[in-house]
Amino acid sequence: MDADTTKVRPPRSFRVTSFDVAAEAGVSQSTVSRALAGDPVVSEATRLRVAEAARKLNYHIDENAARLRTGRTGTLAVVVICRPGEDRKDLNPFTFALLGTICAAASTRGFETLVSFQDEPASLNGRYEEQRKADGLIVIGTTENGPAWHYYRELGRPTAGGPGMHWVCWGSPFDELEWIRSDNHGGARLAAAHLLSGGARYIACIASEHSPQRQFKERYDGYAEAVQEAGLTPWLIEIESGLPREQQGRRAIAAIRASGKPCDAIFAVCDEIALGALRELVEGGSRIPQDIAMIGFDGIRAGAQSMPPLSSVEPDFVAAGVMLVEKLLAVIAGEPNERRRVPVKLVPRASSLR
Amino acid sequence: MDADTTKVRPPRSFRVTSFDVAAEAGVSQSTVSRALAGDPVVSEATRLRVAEAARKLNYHIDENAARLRTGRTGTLAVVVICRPGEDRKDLNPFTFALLGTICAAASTRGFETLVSFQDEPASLNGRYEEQRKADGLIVIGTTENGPAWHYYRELGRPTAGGPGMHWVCWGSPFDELEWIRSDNHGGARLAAAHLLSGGARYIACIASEHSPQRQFKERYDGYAEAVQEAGLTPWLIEIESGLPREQQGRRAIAAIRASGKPCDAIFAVCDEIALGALRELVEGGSRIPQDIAMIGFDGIRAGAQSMPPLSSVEPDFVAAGVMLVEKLLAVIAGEPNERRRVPVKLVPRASSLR
DNA sequence: TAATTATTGTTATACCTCAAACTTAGTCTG
DNA sequence: CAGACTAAGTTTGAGGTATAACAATAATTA
Repeated sequence: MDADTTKVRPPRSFRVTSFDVAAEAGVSQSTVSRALAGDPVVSEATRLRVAEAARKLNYHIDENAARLRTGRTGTLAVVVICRPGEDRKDLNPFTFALLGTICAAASTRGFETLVSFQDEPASLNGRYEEQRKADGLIVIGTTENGPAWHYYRELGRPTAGGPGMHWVCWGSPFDELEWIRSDNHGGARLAAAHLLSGGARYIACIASEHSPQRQFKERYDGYAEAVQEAGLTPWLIEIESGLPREQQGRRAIAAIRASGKPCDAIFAVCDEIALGALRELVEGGSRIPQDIAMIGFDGIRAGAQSMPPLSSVEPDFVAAGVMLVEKLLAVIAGEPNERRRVPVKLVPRASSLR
Repeated sequence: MDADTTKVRPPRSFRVTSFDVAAEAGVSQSTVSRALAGDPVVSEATRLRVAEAARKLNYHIDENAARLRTGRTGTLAVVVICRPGEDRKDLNPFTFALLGTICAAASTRGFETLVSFQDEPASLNGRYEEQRKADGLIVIGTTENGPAWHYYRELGRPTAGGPGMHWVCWGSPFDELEWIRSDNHGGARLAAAHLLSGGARYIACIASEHSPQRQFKERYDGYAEAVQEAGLTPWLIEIESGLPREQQGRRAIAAIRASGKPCDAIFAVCDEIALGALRELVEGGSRIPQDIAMIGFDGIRAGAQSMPPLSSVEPDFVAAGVMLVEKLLAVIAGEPNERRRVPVKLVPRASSLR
């Protein structure tokens, strides 16, 4: 009964510790630690005895003690960069979808995910790695918040207190960072080819060559390439910056109308812009897709629910989450990881099928 | 130069610790801890000297050590309950919006947020509080995953290793839990009154009296009350369980048509159902709102982007996040907190304005 | 059989902080 | 001026784990 092995912990605390398990199993605390960690140095018999004792006492490891000891947190932080002042509920659904798959991927790899939203660069100053709250950072969200991105670029550099923070990002405005993006070029080619195969000859592209959102430029380039290969001329409708996406779509339609040029199809480089454009067109009496075929990019859920449902180029969200997590873990481990492009697929819906 | 105060830390580690700051500031480590924590027992002069030393050395507290010492984590965990097998990117946008405001509210109160998605009850077994990863739990997401909710109900009970886990939830299927919900009754009355004031006489309500989603029942009751007060008869279209929301909306329209009864307005107790119904109606040639006025509930972003834009009863998402966090902190502190109902507002859009 | 090597544990300590208990010096009161 | 109190620090000791270094036993080899 009286299993007095070595060094008995004073009975001050109410919490079940590895010492209690050790006493119960008749081994030392260190053996308990090793047994539960799966160290091959402990025999199978001992491991079983320890596991049984732990179960019986309802023992759970104290993560904080383990973290203090090892310096590893088993946690990844996801930072969602928002437009300044933007309501947290109004984020692009694409971002939320990505957040969901990142959490799932991290969980699969045994990591927790700490989530925070940020518009002011300073609000995270020295929070995560310097305080040892996370092993690394995944940055996603709008690329239009310049100051926030500059802040993170600086974080990549080594700091006084130790190595620089480890982090990766989605669709960064800076090429030198560790980023992952959709296969924008290929996806845009798919979209353009789809519209062409539907018989369209005058295809406008609502995009931007100058936005910090570099993915838009990549998509425009893919579109332009496909259109030129078909012997047609690319037609860029530049996005007006600073407006909500929906408004950007509406304004683009106004620009197309004002141009007086014929238009029988539109590729918008982002679904939310496409939805704004779609509504403007429908309200103006255009028939979709008979008069104008439309396709967007991003595969957000609302696209499938619009009237008519919006065709889109949809990135593999699950792959995106996995790739971000794997790249971050590679960066932390100092290993190479060259995967940068998330595969996309064409999702044709009523807005482009004639 | 040689600031040998007391008990010098062996120079093994590369990390800047409070001992280093103490040496730099010429005080003891314990004074550093107190100064940085704002303990009024340290003089203003000392506090400034310590702050300066910390800044100079780029010192950041090691949260893990603090956690181990205090037992507090400064972290709240948000668990999003999903339908089994549901893709993490396909969650109800309402849930994502709520997640966003919870994170923001927690951050304001100085807490980090750990986010995880869950469909299998067992997947979180003993994870958060027993391992000391979070001080408490906020459970949100679908109420249709029965097993997951049962699991959490059990967690409320005290456990062998200590007190039970602290947690609160959004829209629970069990009345005895610490829940927060929208003002469903009041909001539904607003919706019904709005349709009535538009001249509607035959108002159907797509809802459920039996779903584990109790909010639906509350909304139906509010609607029924308002309709009866106007001298009319409530008309319930029961939601078919097990289908995606969009389909549920479409099937409800089919049911209305099959009934052969006149219908000039519809209140759907959830926006995603309303959007499905709306599309079914439009595709069937109905003019909205001229033939049938429509309104939903939840205020999701896609509603504003539909054709025509969907009227809705929108809960105050920001308030919801704040209330959940505050209630959880109250539960942890053992204090009373009676606030349960999130205020809602009517957002009339084209789908109901004639 | 003696020497060597696996095998399986154990002891001791570091990780870094917070906070109770204690010290010292200065101030006030009756 | 003794006694009591305040202000401002300091000493000390957990908090629970992982792991380097050491020890003991069993198995293998020369």
